[in-house]
Amino acid sequence: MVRADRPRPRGQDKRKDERAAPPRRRGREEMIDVQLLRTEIDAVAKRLATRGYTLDISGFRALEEKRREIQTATEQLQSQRNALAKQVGQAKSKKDEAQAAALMRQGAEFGEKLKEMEADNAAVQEKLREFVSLIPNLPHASVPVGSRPEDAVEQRRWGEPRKLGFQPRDHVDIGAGLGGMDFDTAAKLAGARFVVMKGAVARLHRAIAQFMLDTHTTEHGYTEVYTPYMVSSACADGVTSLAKFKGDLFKIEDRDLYLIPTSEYSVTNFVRDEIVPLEKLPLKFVCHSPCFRSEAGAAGKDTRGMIRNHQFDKVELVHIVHPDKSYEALESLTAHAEEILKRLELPYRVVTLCTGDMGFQAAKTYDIEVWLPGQNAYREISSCSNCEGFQARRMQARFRNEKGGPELVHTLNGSGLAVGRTLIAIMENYQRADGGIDIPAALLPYMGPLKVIGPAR
RNA sequence: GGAGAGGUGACGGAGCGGUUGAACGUGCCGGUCUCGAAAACCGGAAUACGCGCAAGCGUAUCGUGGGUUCGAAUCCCACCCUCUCCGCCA
Repeated sequence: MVRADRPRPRGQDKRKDERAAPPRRRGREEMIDVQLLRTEIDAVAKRLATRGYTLDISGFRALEEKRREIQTATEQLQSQRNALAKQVGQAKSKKDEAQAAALMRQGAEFGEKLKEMEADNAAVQEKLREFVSLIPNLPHASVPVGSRPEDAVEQRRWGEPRKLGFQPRDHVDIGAGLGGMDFDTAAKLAGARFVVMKGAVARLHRAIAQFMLDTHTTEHGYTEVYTPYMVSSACADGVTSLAKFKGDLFKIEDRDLYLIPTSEYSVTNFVRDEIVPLEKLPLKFVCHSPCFRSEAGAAGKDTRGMIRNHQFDKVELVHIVHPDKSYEALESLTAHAEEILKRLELPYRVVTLCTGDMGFQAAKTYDIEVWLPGQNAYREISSCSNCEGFQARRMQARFRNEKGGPELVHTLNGSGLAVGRTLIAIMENYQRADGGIDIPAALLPYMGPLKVIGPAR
């Protein structure tokens, strides 16, 4: 995937050795950068409009003008104060107490006024920061423009839905028949949208995660990581807008902690406030974790079974890469996720999400959809996104570039894959007429003696 | 949970409340020397933001947030984190 216009490295712009090239413009289209808003707000607004976001241009301009005013004035005053304080020091070191006293009296007059201005300044800066932090990422030029999920563009299909020769059941019926999935007990424990798995089904669930981890670590070059299942608000705001999405998260009472809705939240933040040495890139992590989502806006949607639960397991892939390499990385990350489905021999298709359907932080997203006979449809099982420098800017995640200057990394993440949905896909695609399920060949090494999971009697 | 110690730049480690963005060392980059290298010597090098066409100037940053002061890495308060000891516990 080649970018229409490549992002220009930022951060080393003040270097003296910059050739006689025309005055550099800041980073082009890679992220919501205040600089970009200042210099090219109309173009930015236009791009954001394609994803259904209306940028308040005049609001920004007003805020920005106010900021400029207050910041300049404040810094001037600070500068005066500093100069005066320095003079006091000089006078004192010369033992000129009278002079020092006079200067100190002068300085005392700054006190209140400066304090006020600094407060005003902080307030404006915060307002501006908040404004900017609510703006979603700019879509990449290759992303199809559209507003509805159906505007996604199919890239490819793999595999043929197998002919079962009988009316397929969905995973809920199959699971109940096997005595391996128990939604009633789950409801007793925690309410709706949870599951209890038992016996061979629970084992199959575990096997799936193991298989994915093994494949990604030994064949795709990922480092396995285990992380906290809760992160601070700062980390949550690093990967997305916490202000916008906190309703989708479970918060720990009385603590500044949120249950992770995906380990993207914990893993991507490994590099927050870091400057990664160039030679360490790319970083590729794989993390198996539970994911917790409140599904606040999903009332009535996918209520049956474990398609959309408050808690599910996922094997997540995260790349931290050089900006020049992030679109290559997106292809490879997506291919790694696809490889799992191929080995499990589950039919799927890959679509490019349209501008209006992408997540807040994504510049480009491929969804992988697996075939579910019980629903007679392709359903999302993985979502692979390049966030470019968007999260990196929020996290202050940088690397030291070829010129020795710090520059934002690009971050990517994708499910490789959602474990619960993979289980569903296996159950529905490998179901037998007798109500049992065959175990995919790739998983046999993880299932002990089992080759089939048979119906309970 | 109780008692104590501590958080300074890539790292180690100084820092009487006053030209300290921060000594010194290591590492790093450039140079001298060398056939090369090592050693030695000389020099350079933080990050973010603002103003400026630019040269440059300014502001902020010594765990975080407040406070005292003309002036805070240095003093006070709160919080966070790390380490040691004790207790408790999967």
